Amino acid sequence: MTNPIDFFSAKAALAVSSLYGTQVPSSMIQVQATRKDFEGDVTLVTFPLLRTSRKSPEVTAAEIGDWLQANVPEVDGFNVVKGFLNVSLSAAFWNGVLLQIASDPDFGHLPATGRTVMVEFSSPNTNKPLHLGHIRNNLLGWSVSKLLEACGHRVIKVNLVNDRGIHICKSMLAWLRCGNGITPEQAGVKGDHLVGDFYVKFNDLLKEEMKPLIESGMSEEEAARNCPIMKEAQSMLVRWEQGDEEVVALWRKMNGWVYEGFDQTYKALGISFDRIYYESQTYKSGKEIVADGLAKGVLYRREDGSVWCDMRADGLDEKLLLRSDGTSVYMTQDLGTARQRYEEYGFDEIIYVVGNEQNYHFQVLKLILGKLGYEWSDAIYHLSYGMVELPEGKMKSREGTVVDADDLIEKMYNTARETSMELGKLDDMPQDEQDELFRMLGLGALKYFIIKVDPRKTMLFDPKESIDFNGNTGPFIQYTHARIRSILRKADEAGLRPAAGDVELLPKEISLIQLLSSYPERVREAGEAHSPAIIANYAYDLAKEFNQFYHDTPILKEEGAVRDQRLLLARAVADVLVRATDILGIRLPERM
RNA sequence: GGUUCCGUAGCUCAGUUGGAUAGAGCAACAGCCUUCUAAGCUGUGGGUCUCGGGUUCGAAUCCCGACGGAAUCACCA
Repeated sequence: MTNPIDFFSAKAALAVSSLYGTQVPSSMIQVQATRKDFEGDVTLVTFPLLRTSRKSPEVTAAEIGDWLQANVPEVDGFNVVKGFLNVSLSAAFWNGVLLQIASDPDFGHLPATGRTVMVEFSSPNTNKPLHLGHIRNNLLGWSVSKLLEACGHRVIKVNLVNDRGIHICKSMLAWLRCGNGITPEQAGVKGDHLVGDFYVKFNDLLKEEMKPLIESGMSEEEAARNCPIMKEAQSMLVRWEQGDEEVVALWRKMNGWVYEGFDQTYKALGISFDRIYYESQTYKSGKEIVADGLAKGVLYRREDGSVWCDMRADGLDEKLLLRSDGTSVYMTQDLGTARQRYEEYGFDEIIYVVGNEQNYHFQVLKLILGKLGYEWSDAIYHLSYGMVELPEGKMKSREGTVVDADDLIEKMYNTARETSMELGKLDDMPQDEQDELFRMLGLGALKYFIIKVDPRKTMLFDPKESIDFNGNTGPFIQYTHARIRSILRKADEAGLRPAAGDVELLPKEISLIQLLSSYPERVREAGEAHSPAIIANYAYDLAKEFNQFYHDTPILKEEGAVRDQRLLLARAVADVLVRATDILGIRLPERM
């Protein structure tokens, strides 16, 4: 694969060694795409070479330029601005690059590495429906998985469902008290929403019971702890852990409702998993690891029987790993599941897609595993993403500001439909195809909006302003693709075929080819940075560049080899857009 | 208080290994549809890259220090 940057770097290195008689380290050959406001395609920065050339930046640049022009047939010309050598490459060269891109069925898919990467994401609680925060998590987890596949790794997507604990008991209890046996079908709502409603109901009941206690002088905390309903929830958890048939049956039933609801949401988002773990099956694990750590002297036991890890030497605090009653905590379980997963899959990397509120947790997890002698603790990577905030701050369920995932998806669908109806381009499209399209567009807008932002940063979502469909958006990219497909359809009907030719190229065509050629490198970068945002921004840049080209350059009205070449270019752009957006989980329509 | 992360246009965001005059979108204003889809294209205005030092040919980018914001430091998960 001829990458223009690599190609030029190699030639520049040749020029330097032949002009100045010494090999220079590759880090000194600094090559980049030429900035828009200058003439040329690729640029060599000469400053690092001055020590070797022992001449001024301008003279060095001119000498190298002369040498390249004389010795490299692909070099058409050059100019020197300050210490920057701007070189134009020949049309023949760019035609060749385009041909390579267009005829590579795996373009942008990096060679297999043989590495196995596990990605854990989603990991919901079963007492509430999914909200906007989960959407960011799910989209990130999915797109990072796709990204790493494109980087040549074997990827295993896993979900760890938090299906046990006091929270689910609260929903169960409220359902028993005021549910009258209602099911999701009877209520006409998704199962996860129904269970979530009873979780809210529990808190209402709790508040009522707390009122008299607080009035009698108890602190809020005390009151909450001493409410009959809270005690009942706690005893329910104990009965669950003892395997009480009645409680377990109810737990099964209500979690089943939740899973049906989650499955719908996952399906709507277009995501899936290779393996689902349940905390109910893993929460006791990790105890052997703790015992092992005690034996090795890495952990220690206090008088009350609780087990701790002292990390003060590492700048952290002490961490509890077993309660005084011998039960495990979150961390214990995560130690256990990590080891179980390593034994099952032997991953080279494990990526936890979890919010940045848990930075400390993963720092500790990695450190403890390292102390315990598991050399694969280095394989742990916490993909720590920022919260989604509203204009007034964090989403709060108590204030009812939580943006529900299903509602949002539905809203995006509606906006897509309204926009399409106003434009009225789809009158001849069958109803079911329209429906499919609106879903594609609404989701495209939502996904792009979320993924284009650097994962680490907290991002803002304003529910009052719906997500845009114009400008730097998913639908913009989808629209660009639809237009290209439309041209290609028309060409096909006319019996025309995209084909490479030996033709002159417009500056815009060269910059498009150059942008296309940089795609594999962007995939590699994005993979290393664990950042699908890089791919999202690339897709936008490419679409933007094509739209500018397309606006004032005729394709079908052109003739002969130039037309066929432009068709090839257009098709290559469409193909790369499909590849890039596939990583983001965004689908592109044939028309819109 | 300790640790981690963030601070770029009115708003939302790009700008990763230091490179030329810091870019998009939205919002505002002015244009472009008898011509391959106007969900598009073009133009105008908008910046002390939070502030102050340092490193060097060169800093939004690296280092130090302030200031501002977020998260976290539980026998919760």
